[in-house]
Amino acid sequence: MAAALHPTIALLQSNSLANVVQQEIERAILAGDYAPGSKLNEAVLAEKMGVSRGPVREAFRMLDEAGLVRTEKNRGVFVRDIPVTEALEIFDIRAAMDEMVGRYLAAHITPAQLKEIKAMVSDMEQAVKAQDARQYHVLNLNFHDRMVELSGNRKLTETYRRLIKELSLFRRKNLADAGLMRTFLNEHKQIVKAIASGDVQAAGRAMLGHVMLSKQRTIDNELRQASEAKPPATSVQVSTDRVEAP
Amino acid sequence: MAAALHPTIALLQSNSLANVVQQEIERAILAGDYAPGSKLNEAVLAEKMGVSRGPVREAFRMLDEAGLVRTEKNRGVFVRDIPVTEALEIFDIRAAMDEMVGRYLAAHITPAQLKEIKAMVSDMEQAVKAQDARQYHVLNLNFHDRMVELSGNRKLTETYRRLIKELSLFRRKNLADAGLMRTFLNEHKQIVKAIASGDVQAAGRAMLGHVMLSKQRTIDNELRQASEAKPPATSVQVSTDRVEAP
DNA sequence: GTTTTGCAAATTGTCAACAACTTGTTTTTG
DNA sequence: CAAAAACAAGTTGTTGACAATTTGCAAAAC
Repeated sequence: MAAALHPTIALLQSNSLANVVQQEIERAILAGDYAPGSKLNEAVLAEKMGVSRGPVREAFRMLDEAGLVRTEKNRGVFVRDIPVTEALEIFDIRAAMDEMVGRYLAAHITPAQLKEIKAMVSDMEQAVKAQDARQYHVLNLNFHDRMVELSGNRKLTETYRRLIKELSLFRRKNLADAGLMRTFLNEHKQIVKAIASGDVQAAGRAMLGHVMLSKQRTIDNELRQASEAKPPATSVQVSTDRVEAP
Repeated sequence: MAAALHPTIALLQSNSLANVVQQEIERAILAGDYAPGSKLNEAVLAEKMGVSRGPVREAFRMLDEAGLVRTEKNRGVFVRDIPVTEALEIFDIRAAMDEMVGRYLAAHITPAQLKEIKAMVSDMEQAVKAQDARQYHVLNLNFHDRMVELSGNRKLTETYRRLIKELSLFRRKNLADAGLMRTFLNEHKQIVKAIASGDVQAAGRAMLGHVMLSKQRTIDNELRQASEAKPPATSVQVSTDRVEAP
């Protein structure tokens, strides 16, 4: 059988209703249309998308397995609310993955690819100068995603993205301030430099350290917010242990 | 509302048909009852388990998202057949994760935990002496799983197990021979020794190297089998590149 | 006034029927 | 006889209906 030529045909061949519904709900969740903890009503979603409840239920099972929603039997499905502890765990996994990516790229990156990620860092520099934290955040996600992608390890990319999606459900209450953005930017430059120089160990360390700083910043935020909310109350327990030792 | 006390009640509260079906199919797949590539028929499975097709379809969506089956629209779902390339990718991810686990355990393992994993190595030694490759294989899986679990990182454990399940679908055509088992056993001892000594770097390196050897063995197997099958034919392309550099 | 009990509405879980699609076989056509 | 078309059987995709469960509210009991 020939490969589908017309785009509409290819679309209909691969997309079942359950798939489309899954993608749409996922998009909505990641866009923040449904806040973490909020309930997703089968019938309402089915009506909104003009399908029956069957495909919606199938989509729910996929989203559950992907870690974006949680299902309580006979009660419904809810957008998952990632606790700090889990977010920190994800940072540790990312650290290990990114260290691996850094090592690989230092040994295998092509000139064209190097040029590409240098351009990305340059874009981030513009965002920092413009004090555009929102834009910086998007570029930063792209930068790290692209580096993982450049490792050529499809399974790693898939796993990494899955974790990033979950992490995005962790309510980060405030974006980076100017000073922090500058720090991160410097680290990015250092990462690219290490990769460009072909220093495998340095590139790995730079990536690892960078992620661990993000983790530390998350911990700091959490502690600060906890103390602001209820000064002498039972403080949030956050282990500052580093799984990674440099 | 109080927590469910009676086990049967707890069971009914948490297990929907879709969940039970999913677990049963997964068990069957991992047990090898359905070979990679084979087709899973909705109606047949539904009848076999005494449920309608709805829950079976929901289970399929979960298994698909978990990477154990693949769905072709209007054609059905098939047990996934993991290509060598993907298996090797998984080894690289495991290497990064296990390096992290090794580092962590070297710094944080408790005496009781250390005793536990030493006992596991000892059990493996028995299996090697008894030339019981099957038993060794099971113990080996347990050993690595437990180490990841001991890292205390739940998300990591979850991610690790997901990958191991997929990897088990990669048809490994022959178990380790006596010589190889002995090599692995020595590495296990080295890993435990490094962890016990508290040498973070050594423990990380030992874990990393161990996984990379497993990967290399997979590559060797593949090349050998390819050459045995069709000596001068188009040989299987297997990159021997190491994503990790020691 | 507070707690318990019973009811009703809403929601999820499951099922069976129908529609659409795939695939292999038979029939037709050249 | 070969290629194309039509058909038939089997399977998946989707739907609407029914059953079971949850939950909020009102009535009853104390």
